[in-house]
Amino acid sequence: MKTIAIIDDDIHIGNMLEEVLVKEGYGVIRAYSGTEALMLLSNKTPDLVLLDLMLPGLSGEQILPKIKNIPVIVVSAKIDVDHKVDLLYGGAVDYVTKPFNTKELLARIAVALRNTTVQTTLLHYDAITLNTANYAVTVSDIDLKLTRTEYAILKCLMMNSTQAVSKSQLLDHISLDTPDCTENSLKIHVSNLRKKLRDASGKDYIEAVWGIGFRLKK
Amino acid sequence: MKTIAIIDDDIHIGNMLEEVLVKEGYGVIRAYSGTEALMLLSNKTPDLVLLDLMLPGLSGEQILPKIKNIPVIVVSAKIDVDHKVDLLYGGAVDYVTKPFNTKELLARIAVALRNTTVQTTLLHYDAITLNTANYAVTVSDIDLKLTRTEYAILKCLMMNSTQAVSKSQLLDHISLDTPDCTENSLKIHVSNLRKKLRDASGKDYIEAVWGIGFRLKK
DNA sequence: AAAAGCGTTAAGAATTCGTAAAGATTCCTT
DNA sequence: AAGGAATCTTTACGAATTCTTAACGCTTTT
Repeated sequence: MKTIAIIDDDIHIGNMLEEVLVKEGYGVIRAYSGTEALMLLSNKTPDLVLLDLMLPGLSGEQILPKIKNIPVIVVSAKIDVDHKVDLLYGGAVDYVTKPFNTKELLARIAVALRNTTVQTTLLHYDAITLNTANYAVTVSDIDLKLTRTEYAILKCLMMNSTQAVSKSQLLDHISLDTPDCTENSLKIHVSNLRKKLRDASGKDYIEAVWGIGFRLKK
Repeated sequence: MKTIAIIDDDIHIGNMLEEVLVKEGYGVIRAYSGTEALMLLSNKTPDLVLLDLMLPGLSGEQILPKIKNIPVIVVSAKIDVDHKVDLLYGGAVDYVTKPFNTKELLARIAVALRNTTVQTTLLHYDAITLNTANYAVTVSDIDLKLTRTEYAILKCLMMNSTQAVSKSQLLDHISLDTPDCTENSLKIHVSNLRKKLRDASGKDYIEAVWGIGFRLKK
């Protein structure tokens, strides 16, 4: 069963949302302030977050960048387009303005969840295993301790297995975590990742494709 | 570079969209009717489709289920919620109503493209195979190690197979990688590429067209 | 025959890559 | 609020690869 987090200080809207979602078959967890939301998300990992913007404590805008790897639909009364655009570029997958149509919100939730279920939870390449559910990476049964960025790079490479991944593609893919990452710092991350893989397996898994980017090699 | 297909019979909106998208750095391909759209998508595989609903020939609703593995954003003047919901459940990734705000549409396009991976496209010519996702080239099942520029030249020739490609065309095509490339250095790249192809296959694949440029030959 | 275009070789110039180390930033704990 | 740890970015430099320039012989056109 999919679980959805409702982060909204308005009790009435929250109750109404919960009722609708439960009726639709979702599990629901709730938070009523920004700080409570962060606390909730540090304990639970729902499949999707419905985020109101005007919250006591931390605002929705402040919370959004802290939510990693969970799709966030912003549900707000603010209709300013520039603001909306900022949030979409800032990581939100959708933006629904209040008052919203319930059917449409359900449809947009279904779309957002559709994209997550397509992603496989376990990726394999040679002796490398990457678990997207818990960020765990093992090489030859040895646990690897990777940073966020290294994890994102490896995941992107593994999703494209033997295909070359261009540097700009990699930068796009990890840009949510490290917005200032340049081609220059990318190669350092690759270098560090390479070293960790090599220390654990004895093999050099990452190959440079000159002028293009990187690729996993056998 | 990401390519976006605009499927809309309204010339003005289409032109406006194309201008905006090109300015944003996207490639654009277009179709003006439902039947034309299917034809276009059978040849080309863009990274995203902007789909209008009221089209001559096949309607957008009829086309949507035929589009596989490409995210579709419906752009329509229809504001009926039930209709919108149907399309979202029917595979659309988003639904934007006309008249739309350009910035918001661009943001929603960016969101839809955020999760896409590279798609493989294979070009064939005689015994040569070029994988555009991989940057890998094989001749008679022998892997070729090409430089960026050589790859770009071969790709340009293979995309135009039997046609002659002018030198200026080639220079334009590879100018992103090597901005200083002149006709003089182009012929060295062609020479090197020719040699690599010949060493692997025993055949000379590239033919000069006097005063014009180059062409693949059987 | 002269002029212009093509093909190849070789060498110096310019990029790109890999890594180390230091500075900057963020995150977490106290 | 302060300090420390982890992470990310910048800077730097040697090594590897690729690109451009220059030169010369050959081929085609005029």
